[in-house]
Amino acid sequence: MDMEKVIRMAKDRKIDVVILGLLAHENLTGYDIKKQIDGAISFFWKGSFGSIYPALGDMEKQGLVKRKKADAIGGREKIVYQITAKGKKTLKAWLNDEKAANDLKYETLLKLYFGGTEDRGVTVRNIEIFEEQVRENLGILKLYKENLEHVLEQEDHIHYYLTVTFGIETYEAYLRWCNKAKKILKEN
Amino acid sequence: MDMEKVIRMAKDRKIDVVILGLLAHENLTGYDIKKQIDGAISFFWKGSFGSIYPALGDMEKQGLVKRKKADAIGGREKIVYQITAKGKKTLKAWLNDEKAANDLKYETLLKLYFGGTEDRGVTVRNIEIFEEQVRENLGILKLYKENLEHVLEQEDHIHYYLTVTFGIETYEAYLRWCNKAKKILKEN
DNA sequence: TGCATAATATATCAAAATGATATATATCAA
DNA sequence: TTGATATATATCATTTTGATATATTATGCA
Repeated sequence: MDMEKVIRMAKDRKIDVVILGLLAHENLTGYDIKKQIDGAISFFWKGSFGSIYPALGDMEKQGLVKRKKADAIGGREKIVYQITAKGKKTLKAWLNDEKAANDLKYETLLKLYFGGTEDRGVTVRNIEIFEEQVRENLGILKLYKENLEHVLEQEDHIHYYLTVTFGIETYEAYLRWCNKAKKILKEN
Repeated sequence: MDMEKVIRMAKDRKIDVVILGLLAHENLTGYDIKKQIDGAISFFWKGSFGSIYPALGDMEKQGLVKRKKADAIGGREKIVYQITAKGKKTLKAWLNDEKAANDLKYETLLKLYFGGTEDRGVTVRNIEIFEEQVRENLGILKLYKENLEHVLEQEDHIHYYLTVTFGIETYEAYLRWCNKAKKILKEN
């Protein structure tokens, strides 16, 4: 025990599985990965360049991803990554692991909870701001849903479709609550 | 510009306002603050000792909080913090700031989105695990709501009550989605 | 009465994530 | 041709997490 090097535990870095999940579908650069995260995924996950690039470097060393040969002729640097067999195994293990952390941080609710010291109008305003954000996002999700319903017969799209309906269902619940909350605050 | 020291910008540390919000109501130790965060607040915010204690130290230096004189006779160390006038001003400024970041990270949805490579049963199982968590939390929130309805006439409780109804509304939406999603996955 | 276990209480650390910034090239419209 | 925007990688300070260390006090139970 004392003379042996301690085997490094598997990182509990969530960005790794996000990257692996995306690369399982197609080869991507770090920049592409960021764009994907900021797209359809952004409704239930976030990720920044500051986590993506270091993760790609580490994962390459660990053999979870590898660089595709650059096919740009003399052009500027552009590193396209590809998932390896080991990477696929890691992704599979995560999907089959029953642990799943759903971490929700609603600054809006924090302001509501602590809003007792302020004027009632401040609280109502904060709810209205939230309502605007939700309405905007709901519109986008409904467009996604419409487009998806045309291609739903094709196997792969169901998983994407279900994350969209999750968003719609919860955002509509938010809006119902906003109305009730505003009413209670104004009446009381 | 070049000879002047740049004034340090206000920290964008969210734990600060959580602490101030709690201290605005009563004096607390770092440990008390953690207990409060793990209670009613836990449905929409998280916070660990590793952020609370350093924040309390910094905030004391900034004059946002101060130590109450220890009233324990010779006993063990126990630092009770109290909000200052400057702290109240900072809290007020935050409550009146329209910016509010609602950062949601659903690992469950991530697994759903990337679950296309796995067996359909794995995806259904992941939804069922989520469902169990939601059902449990919903039970707690409904108890909170019941208790609150008896004391709602008193001014202060409305803000707390509204965060509870927010939780109930969204958790019920989650459960409705779970049923739909499982149905679609089994039919298809 | 003694003893183990749980709760109280503060503090620190490595690892992870954020948000900003730096650097550089490529594209495109006015 | 020039200014703005998009593509692309990389790094940094700050914040947060989750774990661990260290003590003391309270409680159950045998």
